[in-house]
Amino acid sequence: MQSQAEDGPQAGAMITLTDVARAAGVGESTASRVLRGHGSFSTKTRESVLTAARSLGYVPNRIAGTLASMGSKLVGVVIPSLSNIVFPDVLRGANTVLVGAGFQPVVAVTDYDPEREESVIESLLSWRPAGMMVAGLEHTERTGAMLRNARIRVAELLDTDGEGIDIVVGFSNRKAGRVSARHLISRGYRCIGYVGHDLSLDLRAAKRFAAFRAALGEAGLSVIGEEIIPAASSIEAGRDGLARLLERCPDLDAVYFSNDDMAIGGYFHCLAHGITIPDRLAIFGYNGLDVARSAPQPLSTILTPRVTVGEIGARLVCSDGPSAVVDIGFELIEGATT
Amino acid sequence: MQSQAEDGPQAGAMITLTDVARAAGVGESTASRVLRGHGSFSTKTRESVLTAARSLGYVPNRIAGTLASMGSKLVGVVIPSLSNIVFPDVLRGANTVLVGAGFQPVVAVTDYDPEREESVIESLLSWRPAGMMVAGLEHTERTGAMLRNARIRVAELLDTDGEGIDIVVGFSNRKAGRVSARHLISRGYRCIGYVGHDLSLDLRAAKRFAAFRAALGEAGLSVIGEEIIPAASSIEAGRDGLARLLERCPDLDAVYFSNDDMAIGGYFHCLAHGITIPDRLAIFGYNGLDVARSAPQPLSTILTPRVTVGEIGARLVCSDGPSAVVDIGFELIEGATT
DNA sequence: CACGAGAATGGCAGCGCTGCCAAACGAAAA
DNA sequence: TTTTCGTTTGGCAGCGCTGCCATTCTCGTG
Repeated sequence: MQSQAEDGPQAGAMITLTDVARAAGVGESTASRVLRGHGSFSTKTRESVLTAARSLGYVPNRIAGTLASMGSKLVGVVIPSLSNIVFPDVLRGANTVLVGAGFQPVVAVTDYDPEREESVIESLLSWRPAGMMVAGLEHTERTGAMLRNARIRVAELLDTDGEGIDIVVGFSNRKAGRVSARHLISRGYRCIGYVGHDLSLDLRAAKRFAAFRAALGEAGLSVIGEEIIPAASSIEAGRDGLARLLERCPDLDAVYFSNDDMAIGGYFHCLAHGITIPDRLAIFGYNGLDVARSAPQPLSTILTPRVTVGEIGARLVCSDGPSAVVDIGFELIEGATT
Repeated sequence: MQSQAEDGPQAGAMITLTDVARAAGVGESTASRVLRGHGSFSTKTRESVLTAARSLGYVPNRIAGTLASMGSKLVGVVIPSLSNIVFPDVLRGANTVLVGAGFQPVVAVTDYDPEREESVIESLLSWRPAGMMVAGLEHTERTGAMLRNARIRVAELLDTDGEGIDIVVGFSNRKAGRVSARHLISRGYRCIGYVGHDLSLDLRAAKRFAAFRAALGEAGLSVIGEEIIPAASSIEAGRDGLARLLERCPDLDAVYFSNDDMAIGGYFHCLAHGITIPDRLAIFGYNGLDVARSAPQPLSTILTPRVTVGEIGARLVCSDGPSAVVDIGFELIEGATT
């Protein structure tokens, strides 16, 4: 059709807007308007630009576009880990909303390390994102300063126990710990233990445990034995942890786990060793993972609305409303293990 | 210290390289060189630039940098889903290597939809990434064309059964299916069933099942019953699927599942209904998830090196070597369920 | 048929940074 | 002291696109 003096598709340098405009016989700004559906142009112009773009295999350069318009469509998403399904869940919720609003998530992983979070956020910020979503409220001083000075929307997720920068979406981990303790108490358990993973890094798990312990205290009880695995949470860690704890404290009648991965590990230990649940031992977790809900005996746990947190966080990051704290709560699931 | 006529940190417009250069009393190119550690400059210059940058709270603008240098440090990562831990695992491997090499992953999710993959890749390409990592070898024609014409490294992951564009890193799903079948046969099972999820979208699972079936055929056997859940794989789906299949085919002595999620569901069904494993029924999965390995009876399954696939894929995408197909194989795990 | 309002369009100056090149600077060699 | 050569440095032209503004084109109106 258009026999321009092109040297074939995909030869030479990358096709630019200028190429498309020339091929369509219009100015660049016109081509730009058509391609973005912005401003006004005639149907005829529209067709010729679109045709030219298609036949040249034009791929717009958003780097240039972003620089020129001074507003990127990127949103940074900072999560501690990809190993625990919890964070991909949040990411999934965020992704759905962000993509729907024309944004592109850029993820970064901190491995639960505040220093790493700092450097990762610094590097993300250099892409001049339109917004930033971060897990948790605790950051280094410099991270907080960078986030505050970036003049973009910042959403902090999964925790409401503390001061936020702009938008906070989540639930109270302290309340979760307290509710868990009260549940065990109300079920009549008195010899309660704890199996957890490395809490120095997972601050939210630490908050839960602290509140759990406090709530036991209010009832005149205490954690009679605890086993902390100095590593990330995992099913295996939960299994080993419970095994070790039971050796030390054979009288336990209930165990609170730092999360469902750990709890499922504990559950597996019991299955493997013929420990009757919940009669001989009760198990309580946190997160409400699929595996916990589908187990032969559904795990008693706290269901955290992770996907929703991602969704709401993303929605607010894309909005231009005022700063806000959104506590969307959690749900206690009375399974068959307590 | 430097009492420039700045109007305070973070006032007015964003701090640019020009601001830093002026504050440090050097030219922009010098400031640029110092900040990137590129080229040569005196120690004295270095100090003053760094000090100025720090005290002004300068955040480099990579958008501009990328445009100017015509080479981005972004790598697109396209995965079908975030719900199945398999893909976050791949992403994790890729992330580690990419970040280590100074790249920033930009993830996009296709929901197993080729059309969506096409649009998602188109949009990713407009960020002019340095490379692209995609799950699977099957794409729409246009997707293939875009990828081929982008003149960037492209890695296709998790499958080696087919033609790749540039770099292919994974293992043979067909071989996995075949090996699984032979394993069951060698263990003496003869009444073999299948429980799977929606295969029209998950092409790799479809390849495994096809090969599995073919291998049974070579041994004069066949799948005597199959149950396909018209949805994504999940523990619950596996549970329900096995329940339904056993109702229809009570004589089954072994079941091949489309993956470990499904298989764990099946395992839970057996536990809940007192079906003895593996005597009454054998179970075989695919992936080698943590939950499968830590179960009271470790699941017999195929361990896929997902993290490694991400790592090697990322390494090759960052390299400038020739196109290559890297089959890193898989491992058959003889668990306690066969 | 002329006139004005609005639609359609093109030109061009940046966005903030990097890469290239020439200039300035030193220190060592002659 | 002068010449030479490597080290530092600054100037400036873009990268590809968008936003602004001036211009041209179209009609409906008087």
